[in-house]
Amino acid sequence: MSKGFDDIPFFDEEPAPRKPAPAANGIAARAMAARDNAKRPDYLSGLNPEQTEAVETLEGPVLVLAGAGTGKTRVLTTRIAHILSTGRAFPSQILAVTFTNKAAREMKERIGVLVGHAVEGMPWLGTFHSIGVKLLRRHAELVGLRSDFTILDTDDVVRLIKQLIQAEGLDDKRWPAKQFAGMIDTWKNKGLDPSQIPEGDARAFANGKGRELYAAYQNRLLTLNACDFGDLLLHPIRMFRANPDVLREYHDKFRYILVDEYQDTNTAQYMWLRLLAQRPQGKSWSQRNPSPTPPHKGEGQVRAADSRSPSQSSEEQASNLDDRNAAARQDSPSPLWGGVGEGKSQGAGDRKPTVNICCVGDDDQSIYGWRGAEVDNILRFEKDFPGAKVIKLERNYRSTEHILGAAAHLIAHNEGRLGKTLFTERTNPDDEKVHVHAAWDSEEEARAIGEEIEQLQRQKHNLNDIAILVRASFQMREFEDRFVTLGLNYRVIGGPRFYERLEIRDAMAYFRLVCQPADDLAFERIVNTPKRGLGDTTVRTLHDYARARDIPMLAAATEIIETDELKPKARKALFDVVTDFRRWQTLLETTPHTELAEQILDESGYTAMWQADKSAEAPGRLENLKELIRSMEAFESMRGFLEHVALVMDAEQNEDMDAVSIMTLHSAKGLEFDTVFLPGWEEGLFPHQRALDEGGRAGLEEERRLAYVGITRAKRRCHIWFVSNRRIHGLWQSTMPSRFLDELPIDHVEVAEQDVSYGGYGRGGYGQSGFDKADPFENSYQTPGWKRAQQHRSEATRDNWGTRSGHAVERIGYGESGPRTRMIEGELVAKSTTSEPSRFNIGDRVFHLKFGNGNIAAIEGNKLTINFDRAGQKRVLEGFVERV
DNA sequence: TAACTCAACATTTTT
DNA sequence: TGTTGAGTTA
Repeated sequence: MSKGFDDIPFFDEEPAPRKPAPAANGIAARAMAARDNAKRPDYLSGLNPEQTEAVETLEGPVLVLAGAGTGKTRVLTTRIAHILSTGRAFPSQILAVTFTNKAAREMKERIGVLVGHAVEGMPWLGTFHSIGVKLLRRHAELVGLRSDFTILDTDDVVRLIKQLIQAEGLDDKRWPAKQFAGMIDTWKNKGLDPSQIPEGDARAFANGKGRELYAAYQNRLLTLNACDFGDLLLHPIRMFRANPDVLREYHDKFRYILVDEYQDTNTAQYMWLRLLAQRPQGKSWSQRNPSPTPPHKGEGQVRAADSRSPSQSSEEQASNLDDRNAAARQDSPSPLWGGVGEGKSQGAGDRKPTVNICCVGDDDQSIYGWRGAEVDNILRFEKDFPGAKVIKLERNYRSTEHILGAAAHLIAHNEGRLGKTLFTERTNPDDEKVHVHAAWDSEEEARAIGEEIEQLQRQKHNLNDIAILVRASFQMREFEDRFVTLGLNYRVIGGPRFYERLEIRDAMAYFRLVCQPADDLAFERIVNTPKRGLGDTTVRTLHDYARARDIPMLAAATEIIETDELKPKARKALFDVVTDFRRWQTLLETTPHTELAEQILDESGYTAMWQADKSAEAPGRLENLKELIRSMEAFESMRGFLEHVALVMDAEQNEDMDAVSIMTLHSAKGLEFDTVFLPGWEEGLFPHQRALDEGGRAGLEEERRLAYVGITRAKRRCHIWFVSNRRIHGLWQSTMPSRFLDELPIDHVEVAEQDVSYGGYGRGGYGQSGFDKADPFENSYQTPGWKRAQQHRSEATRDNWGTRSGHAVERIGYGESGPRTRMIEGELVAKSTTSEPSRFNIGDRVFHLKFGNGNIAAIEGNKLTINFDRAGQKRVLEGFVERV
C-alpha cells in the first residue's frame, strides 16, 4: 500500500501493454511464421526441463509443485501463452484463478508480453472472488439476487450483524458482532450454509441462536440485495448445484483451468473448482476424450497478433501428446488468427470438451490455514484427479546455496509434506551464510538492523532490495521509529487501506446509494452525515417502517415524508435527502461520473463538513476525497468503480521511491529481496504462542512454513535476529530464542559474534543466548508471558499512506485518523414496533404511539389521514397505527 | 453532542 | 502501552 498521496494508485488493472500487431499477412509475419515453424516458439526457450513439462502437459490434470523461487509464475503464464498460441483454446475458454488481484494483474501483463498482444480476450483470469462476481452478475436471479447486488465489506457486515443481534434482543457486548462475523466467515470458508453448520458451533454463540442468526443474516443480505465475500464463492456453488444446465454451460466453456497458489484454497474454493472441473460422467480424467469444439463465439475479442498458424501446432507437442490429442489439434480453433466475431454460443453440443486442470502450489508455503486454507487440498490432488501428473519444480533461481540449505533443513522438520528439496546450480564461495544475530532488546535490534542497512547503503545497495519481515505488525513500529531517526526511507506494506478510511467509506456510501437505492447500510451510514438532525429516533422509525414493509429505507423515507410521522424539522431534512438522491440518480445517466461524484459530495454538504472541521486530520481527509475522485477517472462508470473498490481493496505501491520494505511475513509471500532481515525469532513471538495454543502441532508447522517463506524471500543475504528482552504491552519480558533457530543447519549458518554494541546495550547482554548450549531450548515451549501478552498495534494508527521518509520527512496528512467518529448506525434497529396492520376502514378508531387515539378520516394507499383527539388531523403511515 | 473517563484488549489478512 | 469503544457528564 502506498505512501504519499502523489502516488496513490489508480486502481484498475492497467490496460495491458499494446504492441502493434504485425499485419497478419505481412512479410515480417511470414518470416515469423517460418521461423516458428522451424523451431520452438520463443516463449519456450529458457525453460528448464521440468518447467517445460509443466507447460507442455496440457491434457489431463496436472499438479505443479513449485518450490519457492522456481519459476512458478513463469510456468503458469507460459502455459497459458502456449495454450493460446497453439490454438487449443480461445482466451475466453481459459479459466485462470489467483488469490490476489496483484497476482491476477501480473499474470495478465506477463501473458501479454509472451503472446505479444493485449490479453483482452481473457475474461476469466482473475481472483476467485472477481470471477465469482462475474458469474453472479450473470445469474444473480438464480440465487435470489438482482444482478446489481452490492458487495459488502467486513465493516458493513459487522454493522449489519450488530443490528441483527440487537434485533434479537441479545446483548451485543456479550455477543460481539465482530466475533460472529468471524464465525460466519469460517463457516463460509468451509462452504457451510446455516443448515449445515455443526451443532456445537451453532450453540456456541448467542445463547444457542447461532444458526438462527446466521440464517437471519443470509436473509437480510438477500433483502438488501447484497453479498459478503464468502457469498461470492458460495452463491455460484449453490447456483451450479441447483442448475446443472448452467453448470454445463461452463463445463463446455472452460477448456483449461489453471489455479495459482493451490495450497491456499479453502474448502469453498475447492468445491467451486471441483464443480467446474469435474465432468458429470465421472470418468477419470485420462479417459476423457478431448475433442475440442469450436469455441463459443463472442467471448473474447481476440486480436490477430501472431501469424503463426495455430492449427499447425509446434512439433514438440506431438512428442508429448497422444493420438487423441493429435487429432484434437487438427480441428483446433485458431484464436490468434481468427478475428472471431461476437455472437451467442451455439451449443458445444454433444462433444464434450476436456477440461484440463492445472494447479500450481507449494505445500511448504501454506501459511493461511488460520484463514481456512486447506493444505489438504494440495496433498490430496492425485486422489481427486486420478491419473494426475505431478511435476516438481525444485530448481531454484533465486537464492544462494546457504539460504536454500538453511530453509530446507528447517522445513524438513515438518511432517506431512509432499517433500521437495530446492537446489541451485549457482554456487559461489563468496556467498554469505545465513546470519543469526542476538540483541539485548528490540530497540537494539532495530538499531543494529538500521546500522546494517546503512552499511549496505554505503555499499551502493538499493533500499528497494532490502526488506524487514516481521511476524506481527507491532514489531514494525520499532523499525519505523528508528528509520525516521536515521532518515532512512522505508515503506510499510500492508496495514490500513485507502478504502477503509472513514471519509472514503462515507463518500462511497453516497455513491453506493445513488447506484443502488436498496443499499440500506449505505443509507444508514450517511443519512445523518453530515449532521442533519436525523438522529437515532428518526432513523429507527424509518428502519422499523422499512423492515415492516420489506422495502429499502430510502424508499421508506420517500413514503414517510409524505406524512406527519416525523417532526417537521426531521421531515424537512429527510425530504431534502430524498430529493437529493432522486436528483443524483437521474444525473447518473447523463453526467460524467467523476463530475457527479464531486457534485454529490458538495451538494450533500459532506465536503463542507470537513472543511468546517478544525481538527488536524481534516485537510488530509479532504485530500483523500479528492484522490478518490481522481481515481474514479480510470473507470467508465460509477458502477464500475464501485465494483472495483469492493473487490480490490488494495492499492498500488509507489515503486519509484528507494525505500526499505517493512512488512509481515504473510504479506511477503511471493516477493523476493536481495537482503532480508528477519527479526523477532523468539519463542512466543515466532512461533507465535497463539498459533501453538490454538493450532497445536499443525500450528507449529504452519509457523515453521512461515519461517521457511521468510528465509526463501532472500536472494543473497538473510539475517535472522532474536532478542533477550522484548517489551510487550509496555512491560519488558525476557524471552527465549526461537526453536526454529535450532533447526537451522550449522553449516549454512553463521552466528554473529557480538557484532553489536551500542551505548552500553548489547554487550553480551543476551549471555550466550543459549544458542550454543547443549540443550538450550528444552523448555522453551511454555513462555507464559506471551500468552495474551502481545502488544497491540492498531492499524489505524500506522499511517501507511503518508510516507515518513527520513530526510525529507514528508509525513503526509493522510488521515492519521485520530479517534474515528463514532457510528451510530449500529444502534438503529432495536425492536420492531409494527404489528402487521390489516386493512383499515374510514371511521376506524385507531391508536398512534405519538399522536394517541383518533378516527380515520381518509385512506390513501398505505397512508392514513386521521383526526386525532388531541393532535388534530395528521397523515400517518398505516404501519404506525393499530386498531383500538 | 462533544469531551471526558474507564475498561478491555492486544497474530497473521485477501477478497 | 496505546488504542478502541462505551458510557457518563457538562
